[in-house]
Order: sequence, then structure tokens, then C-alpha cells
Amino acid sequence: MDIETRIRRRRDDGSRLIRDYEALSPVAHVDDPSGRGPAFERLLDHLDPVFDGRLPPNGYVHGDFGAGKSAVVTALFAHLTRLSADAGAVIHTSTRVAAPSSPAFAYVDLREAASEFAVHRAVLDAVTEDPIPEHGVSTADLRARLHDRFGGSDPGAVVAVDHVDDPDALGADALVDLFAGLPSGVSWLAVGRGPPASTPLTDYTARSIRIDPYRRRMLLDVLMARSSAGLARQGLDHDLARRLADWADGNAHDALAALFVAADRAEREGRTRLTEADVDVAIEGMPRPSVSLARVLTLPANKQRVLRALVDLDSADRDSVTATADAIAARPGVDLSRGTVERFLYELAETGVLDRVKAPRSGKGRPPSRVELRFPSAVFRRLYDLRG
DNA sequence: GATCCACGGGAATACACGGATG
DNA sequence: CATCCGTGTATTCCCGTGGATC
Repeated sequence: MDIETRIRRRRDDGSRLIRDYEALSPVAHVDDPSGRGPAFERLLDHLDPVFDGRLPPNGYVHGDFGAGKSAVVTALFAHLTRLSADAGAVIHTSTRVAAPSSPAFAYVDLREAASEFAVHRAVLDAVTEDPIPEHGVSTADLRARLHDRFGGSDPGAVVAVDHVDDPDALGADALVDLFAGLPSGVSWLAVGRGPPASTPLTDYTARSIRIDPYRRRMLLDVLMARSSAGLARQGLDHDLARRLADWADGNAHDALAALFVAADRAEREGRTRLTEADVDVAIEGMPRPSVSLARVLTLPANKQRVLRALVDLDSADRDSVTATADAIAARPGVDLSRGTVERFLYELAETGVLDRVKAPRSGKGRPPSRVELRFPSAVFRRLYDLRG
């Protein structure tokens, strides 16, 4: 916990249950994910060559939703980046005075880098200090810069590429092409949910590393750690945590999301401790399978705006996609055309952020469908509003 | 002037149904 | 009875335009 957080918590009055939303957020990854030691070890084994200044081969990290893949990989790459910076090993300007002596590290989230251009840009941005333009320069141009940097005697870079099988991300074929176009001095570590056999990427990897789902005991630790960081003292009873952990069945995302919903409910009702009912209602209302809130919160701004309006709609306005689009487009703050909102809704359903269910037909023509959320609305609402 | 990308708009296609047709 | 057709919606698909930035 950093100093600012400590001060903020000290200042909070004792009557509030939720002290720190960020600490409860299923989207936030902590610096040192508890209980993932073995996964760290296996990743370090894979990356071992970098400690001799050499490049490891390409790899693929896989595991179920909520197993902690992103948590482990982001934490590990953050540490490695820091270490190599501290060691002065990396000097990354285009006019560098000394050549670095060991590989650089970059973490790229395909949810945020949604095009070939954006991926190239993200890699460059991570390994250089120079600002990289966002416009006015072609993708080929950026690729050329990467070749300039990593084509020759430079020790190269290891790039973690997260969420390779995200429905909104570049497709597998595009990724294969993209990786093939990278200079030989770049080694990649793809991260996805699917087993190795499910992606053509593994045709180009030397190793696959599986991250197992959280064991019950570990998930319990995660819940207790997060609630002690984010809730009032004694806010979460051990038995209730166990109940959440049992229900979540190894999925840390869902466990934390449910905890968040339960805490939100308790707080709204003025309590300073979670009750069994809070947890029951939260679990009851969790869509399963759910879509990652991190995914929802990295959607393009206007799509999030549409979703933000959607979660506040009365059910009366949600009888059909058309009606929903009308209601959303009419809201202040959403200045998209009705047609665009409607298209967004279809697209969001297509990629699994929303669900389309048959609605009772109302008169003539093709029967309409209705959209339902695949994520807990309370969590999205809070986190979205928190970000202003 | 170049580049990327989000929007808007609308054409094309799919679907459901009832009635007409063979 | 099986099929086709017309009508009214729903859904998908595609592409030109323009803003923002370099």
C-alpha cells in the first residue's frame, strides 16, 4: 500500500464500508499476485536466457479466465522492466550513447492496441523514450523503426502480447503475419485462454506455459487480502469469503466482481460489514459466464458511453434492440446517431459483451431481440464513474 | 499532404408470418 | 400438403467522409 493510500484511508471516517474501490476492483492487478509463485517460476524459467543477455524463444502462456494470467505477466514484466532500468542496462533513445547489454521488455495488451498500427506503436513506445506519433505515420513506417532498432546487434526485446484470443482483438492470422514481420531481435510471449492446440501461434513457439486456476485456498487469500485493503476492518467475514471462493470456482475475476457487488450493496444500505444476504444477492446477480470487466473498460470510449447509458435504462426501454437504441441515443451525454448506437449494440452482442435473447414478438415482422449484460452492472457503473 | 480510425448511412440479406398457389 | 411470395422487421455488411495529428 502506498503512502497516499494510507493517508486517504486514515482520513476516511469509520462509518464507511468501502475504503478503496481500486483495491477491490477485479480490473486492478496487484504488484505481487499472491499464490501465483509456481507460475512466476515457470515464466522465469522460460525467460532465463535474458539473464545472460540473450533472447528467449517465442512462447505461449495459457489458462482459464480468471486464473491470473494477466496479473502474473503484467507484474513480472513490470519488475523486469524496472530491474533492467535500474541496472542501467537499457538506454532507449534513438540517439542512444551506449548500447544496452540485455534485452528490453514490453507488455502489450491487445485490448488497448486494437490494430496492427497500434501494436507496433505500443511496442515502440515501451522500448524507447522518444514519443511515438499516433497519426500521420504509416504502419510500415513504424515497422521500419523496429527493424532499425532490433535488426542488428541490439540485444533485442521480449514482448508480452496479452489477450491474443480476445474477440475484439486482431485475429490469429493477422497476429501470425504481424509477428512474422517483426525483426529477429524481437521475441514474443503470447497470452491467451485457449489451449496451445487452439491457436496457430503455437506453430511458432518453443514452449507453452499453463497457468492453473486458483486453488480454493489461494482464492480465499486473494479475497481476504483485497478486502483488508479495500474495506473497513472486519468488513468481510471469513465464512462469507469462503462462500465467494467456493462459488467462483477458481476464477479470481468473478470472485472479486461478486465481492465488489456485495460490498456495493452493503454500503448502499448503510452497513459497515457484509451480510450473508449481500453475498447471496451478489452471486445471484452475477452473469455466468461473464465477460471480463477489464475488457468492458477498455472498449472504445463511445461504446463504453453507450453501455453506461444502457445500465441505467428502465427495463421498459429494453424490450428490443431498436427501443434500447432509441432510449440510449436520446440520453444526454450520448451524442451518437440512433443508427450508430444500434450498430454498437449489435457489435457488442456479437463479441460477447452483451447477450441477445429472443424477445416476445410484438406484432408483425421478424421478432425483435433484447440485450442483456454479460457483466455485473454495479461494478461497471462504479468503475466507469470513478474514471470520470 | 499523409495517416489512422471512428461514425454515419444505407444497401443487402435474413427471418417470421400469413396467404396464395400448384 | 409443400412451396412460393409479399410485407414488415431485424440484422449484417460495407464504404465514404471527416476529425485529429504529425
